[in-house]
Amino acid sequence: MTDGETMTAEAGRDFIRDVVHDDLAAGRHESVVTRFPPEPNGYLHLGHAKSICLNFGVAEEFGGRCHLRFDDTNPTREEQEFIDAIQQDVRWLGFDWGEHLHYASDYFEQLYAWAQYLIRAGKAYVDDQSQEDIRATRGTLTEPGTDSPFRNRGIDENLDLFARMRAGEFPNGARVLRAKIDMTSGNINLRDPVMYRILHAAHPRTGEAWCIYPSYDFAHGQSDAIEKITHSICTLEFADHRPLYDWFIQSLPVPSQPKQYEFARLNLSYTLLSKRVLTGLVREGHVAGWDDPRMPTLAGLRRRGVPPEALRDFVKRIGVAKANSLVDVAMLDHAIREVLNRTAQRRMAVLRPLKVVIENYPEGQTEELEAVNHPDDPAAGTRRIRFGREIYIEQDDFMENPPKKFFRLSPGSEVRLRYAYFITCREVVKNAAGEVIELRCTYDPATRGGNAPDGRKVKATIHWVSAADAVPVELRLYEQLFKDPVPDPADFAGALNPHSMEVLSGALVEPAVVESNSAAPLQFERQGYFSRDPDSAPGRPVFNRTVGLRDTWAKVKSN
RNA sequence: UGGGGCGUAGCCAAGUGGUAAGGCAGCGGAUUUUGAUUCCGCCAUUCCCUGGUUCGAAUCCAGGCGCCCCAGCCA
Repeated sequence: MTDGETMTAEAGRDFIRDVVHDDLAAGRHESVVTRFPPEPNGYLHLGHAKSICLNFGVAEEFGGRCHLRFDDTNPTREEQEFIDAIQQDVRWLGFDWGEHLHYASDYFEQLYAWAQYLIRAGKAYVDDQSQEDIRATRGTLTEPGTDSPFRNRGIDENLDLFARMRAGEFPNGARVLRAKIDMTSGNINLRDPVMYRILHAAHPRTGEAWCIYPSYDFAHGQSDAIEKITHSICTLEFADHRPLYDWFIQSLPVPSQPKQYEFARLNLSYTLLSKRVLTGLVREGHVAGWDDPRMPTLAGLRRRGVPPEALRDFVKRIGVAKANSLVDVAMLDHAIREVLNRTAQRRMAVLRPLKVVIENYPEGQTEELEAVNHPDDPAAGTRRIRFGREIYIEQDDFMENPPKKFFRLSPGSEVRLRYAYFITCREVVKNAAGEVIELRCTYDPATRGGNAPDGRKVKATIHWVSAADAVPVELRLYEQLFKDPVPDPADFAGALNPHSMEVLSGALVEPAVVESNSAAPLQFERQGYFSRDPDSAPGRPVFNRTVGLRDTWAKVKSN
């Protein structure tokens, strides 16, 4: 997006873009610079997708740039695996940070110097109180806090103590560096917030170089300033931190003056987008890993076959605002289905095979029929599929005693086998238990390709697979992980409560057969959109279902 | 009388003094070699409530009500 008109047209889609547009128009910034700042303590999920699309999207639309910055200020929870996975997921989503891959840990030395600057300015002090005492003197939501007895310690003593903290003289928790602001503030973040704490822990990037680490509040805004971020976009719960963010920026000789803006985080029905909970699911083995297809992580969605384009479209659809909201998963499904419907090639598959013998089709004979790969896209080409005397159809496509509106196969009825012939059910074969195990049918040779020369119509077209050529596969129909529309994270305090989850380990439907095991994503007609699971063995392909077709004929069954 | 944020349809969400966009879901109907897709139509006399200002209010003012976030040496 380079010309001003387009830029103006794009602007105004949400309040963040309005702000950026106005700032640029008023000349407050030459260009916009945003950042996506994940802490590498887990995998990215749908909530992050919203933030990524916002930050990178705004930069793209207004001709600016967006940095990827790891907020790695707490070594006790961060891992290299997450740093790698996050980069992979952001790229997969379709965004590029170019040269701007940064880490808050890159700025540790500068942050330390700025902490000393605040001490010299009389705006920070080392507090010897225990964690409990600090909590006790912070006050409550309705009562002011009280000053620490160490609050008015001399500058030299503070400088010395802070240097010794860095030198490793004290154990974890012995002392902290605090900003000297206002213990009576109505905003708890301003009651002398902790700037540095002692943490004798190895950091994935700085190793053992440090044993004191800056808090989020002391690191984030200054990192933004160092990177010349113009618009620091975060979620609503940080709104209370903005006065502190501004306080540091104004109190320090930082190279730029970033501003923070907040938007509401994403909530999705039947889905928990909480890193803490997702981490628990992985750690406690309720799922196979961060990329389990049931996980709302980008890695899980990718493995399920969700195209990144669908996620970007989803984010565009839900908008950006400040009201707490709960987006219906139907919205996500719609976005996915839309892309898949447009792009996925079609193949026929049978989940619960019912054998059909076409009695008047010569034994031993086969023929090839032509099938289109995509009904609306001729460029997708065609393929040859083999037809023979024995085929499989879906068990659900036959009913011995059909209700009123059932159009598919039943005794005496005629249907079209897609791309093949009209067939009529002549006989139902049952086993000793009375279950239908085979259908004897006849076909009309004149209807090759699916059209009757005499113009007679048929009310349904069903799919089928040649028994001789069927490729056995596993079609995994994953259900949603949570059965409650709004799962309560409280159920996951400590140990996870399995009663809040559908304990579906990937319901396997066997023996499923398809006409081909081509690469995914594919739409298996009548069965939904499936994608080839990257983990599946060559001999027995596994397909994960992404989004089901709307089960419209289910109504017929229940009525 | 702690601070901050937010209330527009079942769910998202535009709108910022001129008479309620759009999408999802739902419901009708047409087309259909996927009961899919596609296509057409319907779906807020009213914007949390109550007053006020105004020719005119979802938008401005006053007062209520409701929901969310904050008392980590997490981010």
